[in-house]
Amino acid sequence: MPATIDPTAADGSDQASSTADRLLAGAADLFRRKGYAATTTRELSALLGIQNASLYYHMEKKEDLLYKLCVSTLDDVANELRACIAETSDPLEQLKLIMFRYTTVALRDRDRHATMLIEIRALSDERRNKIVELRDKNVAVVRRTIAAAQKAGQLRTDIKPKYLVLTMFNLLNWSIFWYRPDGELTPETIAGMMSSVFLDGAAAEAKSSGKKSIASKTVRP
Amino acid sequence: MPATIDPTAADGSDQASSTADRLLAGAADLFRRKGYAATTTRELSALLGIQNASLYYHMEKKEDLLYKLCVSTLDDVANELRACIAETSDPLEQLKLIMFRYTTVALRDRDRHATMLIEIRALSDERRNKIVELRDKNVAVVRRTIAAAQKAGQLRTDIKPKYLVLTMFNLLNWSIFWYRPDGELTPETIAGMMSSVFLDGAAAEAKSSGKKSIASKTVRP
DNA sequence: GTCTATATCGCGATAGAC
DNA sequence: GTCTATCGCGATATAGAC
Repeated sequence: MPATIDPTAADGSDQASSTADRLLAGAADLFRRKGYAATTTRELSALLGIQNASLYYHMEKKEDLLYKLCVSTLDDVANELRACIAETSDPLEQLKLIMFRYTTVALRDRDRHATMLIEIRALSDERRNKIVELRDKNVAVVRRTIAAAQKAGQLRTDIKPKYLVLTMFNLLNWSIFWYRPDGELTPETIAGMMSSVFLDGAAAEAKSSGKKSIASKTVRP
Repeated sequence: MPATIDPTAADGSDQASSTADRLLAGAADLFRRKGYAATTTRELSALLGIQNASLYYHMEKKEDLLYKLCVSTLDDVANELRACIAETSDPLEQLKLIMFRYTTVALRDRDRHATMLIEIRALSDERRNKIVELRDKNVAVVRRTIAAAQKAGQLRTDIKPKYLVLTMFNLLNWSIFWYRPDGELTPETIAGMMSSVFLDGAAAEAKSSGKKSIASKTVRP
């Protein structure tokens, strides 16, 4: 682990990222590892290799960093969802895309996603409400896709979309907290596994069942 | 919400719980709602209706509370798992019991379980290692049950037990963070839903499949 | 845009009476 | 076992030079 955040852009280009960008990336890193409240602005400035006071040129207060991280993360998810739905008109295919891309994106960017998921409580009432609203909008998009897939006879209908969407996010979100980039599971493998279990379940195939071949064909787009 | 913790025992008896017990319950409550680092000992003493200094008769430091909470929670889980496995010799039935009881117990006691799950990082290295060890032991028990169910032809074998157990806990654990006791879903309903999706999946039944009737019979023991 | 220096506050924890 | 009183530190944030 480097003592300071590498100023080189993550996309491999040699263009150095701005201090503002490095600040957000460093904050996400520390907030995920130590938690928002336990992370000090001193640690953050040390990670960036600047003085503590210099942080306050880029922000008004520590909470601003958390808020910005949450907003940008949820915006990214919203865009990802839009792209998935635009890609095909088949609801089940949309849902498979959503599960795959949401998982891989969230695992690749786990600092921001993990922080957004559990540090919402640290925000002021007003800001927290805004974030919850953004999050709920994203969930609603997936819920509607699930409802459409039910109507098309592609998903079981004994569980309401409202609850099926919770089940799906259970499966995807907790991965963000145990995933390790240096572990043996890649984001793609995890995404495929969760999608497969969500659609087909973990029980052994009944002899004459054609279910698995129907549901699992394109879990990995 | 009461301003102070009710000194009456939770089991309905009129026996007042000890200050030590109320301290742990209050700590779990605040730690889940605000996070460990963001919870002050002053808030805690106010919740109990005693002076801040009085806390230190019952503990050496704040971290002791977190550690005790984690240990007791994981011990409870270990006992629950043992009971589930003792109840039947059929691996799939054991697994269904485990999913049902783990979920209902964790949701009923979400203060302690949620705290244990995400505040482990706040512990000292030594204590954190101990907690992780306890947690891993519990996971290993479930992993072995899953392996046995695979051997018995009851669970799909294309995913290793090591990973199937992660999938199962994904499904169960994230519920702890969105469950609300005053919501419309009961712990039992959530447990049943998660068990059903874990075993059978969310995809619509293929016409001739007998899978669901095999796997779902006793999801709610 | 970053620096040195510092204000101000609230935190965890302790001392010692009762 | 709980109290009053307080210590000492480290936290966020600010002032003003460069």
